[in-house]
Amino acid sequence: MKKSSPAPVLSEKTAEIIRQKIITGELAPGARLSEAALSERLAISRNTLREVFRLLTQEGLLHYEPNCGVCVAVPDMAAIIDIYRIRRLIECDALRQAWPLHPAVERMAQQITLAREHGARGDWSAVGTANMLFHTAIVELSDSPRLVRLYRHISAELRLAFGHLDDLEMLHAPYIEKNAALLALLNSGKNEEAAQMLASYLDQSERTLLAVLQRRAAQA
Amino acid sequence: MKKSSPAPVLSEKTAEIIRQKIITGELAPGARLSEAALSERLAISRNTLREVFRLLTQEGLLHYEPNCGVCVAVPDMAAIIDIYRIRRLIECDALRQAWPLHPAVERMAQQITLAREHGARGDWSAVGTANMLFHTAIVELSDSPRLVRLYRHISAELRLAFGHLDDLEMLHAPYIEKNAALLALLNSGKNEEAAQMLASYLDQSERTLLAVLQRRAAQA
DNA sequence: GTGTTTGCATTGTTGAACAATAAACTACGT
DNA sequence: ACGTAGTTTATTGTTCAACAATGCAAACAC
Repeated sequence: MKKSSPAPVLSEKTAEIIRQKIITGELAPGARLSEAALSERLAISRNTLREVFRLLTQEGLLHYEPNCGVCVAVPDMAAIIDIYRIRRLIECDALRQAWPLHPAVERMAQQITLAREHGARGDWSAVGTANMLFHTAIVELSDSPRLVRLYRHISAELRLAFGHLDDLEMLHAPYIEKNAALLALLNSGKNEEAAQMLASYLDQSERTLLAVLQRRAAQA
Repeated sequence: MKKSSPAPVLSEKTAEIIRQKIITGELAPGARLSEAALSERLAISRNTLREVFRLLTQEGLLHYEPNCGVCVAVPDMAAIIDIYRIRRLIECDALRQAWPLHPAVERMAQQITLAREHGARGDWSAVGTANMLFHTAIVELSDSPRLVRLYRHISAELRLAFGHLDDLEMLHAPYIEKNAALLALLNSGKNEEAAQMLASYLDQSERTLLAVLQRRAAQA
C-alpha cells in the first residue's frame, strides 16, 4: 500500500523521460529544444517544461543560454578530463574509507553478476549500464548523499559523451573482470590496493575515451 | 558596453534575492514559503517563482516536498559532517595539486588582507565572508568547474547552518592567521604540508561547529 | 560590401483559471 | 471525552492565452 514515490509529479516524470531520450540518443548532443515544440510533443504545458529544463540544466544534461533557449549539452574534452578527475578523487576515497560490511558492497557484487550475464548474451549496452551502477555503488560506500548526487550527474554526463555507440560500450567488456578483482580486494580488507587499482583503471578508461572522442572530432 | 552578466533574467535575480534573505536570516531555517504570498511580496508571478524554487532546491538551500510546498532547509548534524568530509576531500586535494602561479592564489591573498582589515574594525560578519571566499579560492585552484559549483552549494548550506550569529563568526577570527600561514606554505611549494595543515584546520572547525549546534539543539 | 532597419520566431513573464492533494475542521457515534 | 469518518478550505500542480523583450535573418539603402 506504500509507494516509494509518494507523489510522482509531472515535472519529475517528464525529466526522466527527457533523460532517457538523451541517453538513448533520440535527442542528440547539441540539438536545440524548442519550448513550444517539445511542450506540444510531450503534451505538457510550456511552464511545466521550463521547470524541467531548469532541473536538467543543473544536472549538466542540458545547456541553457538566456534568450536563446536550451540545447542538449555537448561534452568536450575539458568536461571528460574534469569528470575523470572527480571520479578518481571520489571513488578512490570511497574505497579507502569503505566499511567492510557496507550494504553497497552487495550492490557491487550484483552488478558484476549482471554484467557477466549480459556480456555472455552480447548485450553490451546492458553491460555498460551495469558497469555504471557498479561505480555508483562504489560512491555509495562513502555514505555521502551530496557526493552520490554529484556522481549521478557526472555519470549521466559521461553517458552523454559516450554517445550510444555499441562498439564503444564493448570497450567496457574487459572491465568486467577488473571490477570483480577490485571487489575481491575490497572484501579482503585491502582498501588501499583497491583504490590504487581503481586509479589506474580510471586512467586507462579516460585515455581510451579521449582517444575515441578525438578520432570522432577529426572525422567531423 | 560590456556587462559581466549579459542577460540578468528575473529568475536569476530573484534567486539571488532569496539566497540573500536566507543568509541574512530574514528567512529562518524551517520557514515555510508559500508560493502565493512570496510571489506577491516579490512582485513576480507564481510560475517564475516556482522556477526559482527549483533552482534553490537543487542548490540545497530549500527543501521541497511535493504537494506540501517548500521551506528553508534545516541543516542537521549529518549534513555538517557530510559537508566537512567533502571539504577535506576537495580542498586538500586542490592544495596538493595546486600550480604555483595559479590566478586563484592572488585571490587567496586578497581575502586574507580583507579579513585582517575587517577584523581590525570588528566586523566579524565580513571576516566570515572573506574566510569563505578564501576557501572558495582554494577550490578554484583545482580548475574544476564541477567541483567549484559543488563547493559553492555546500558553503552556502554551511552558512545556513551557521545562522547569522555574530559571536559564531567571531570564532572564525583565529583562522585568519592560519589562512595566512597556509598561503605561505603554498607559496613555498610545500603543497603536502599545506594540505595537512588544512586538514587539521577543518577538523577543528568541524568540531567547533558541531559543538555549537549541539548546544543550540539542547536549548531548544 | 557594409551598415541599418524591419519583421518574425522564440523566449521571458504574467494573470487567471481549474484540478489534485493535504491539512483543518466538523459532526457523529460510542 | 475520545476517536473516527466525512466535509471544508487552503495550497500546490498544471494548463492556457496573452503580451513584452530579445535575438536572428532577411530586405533594404548607401
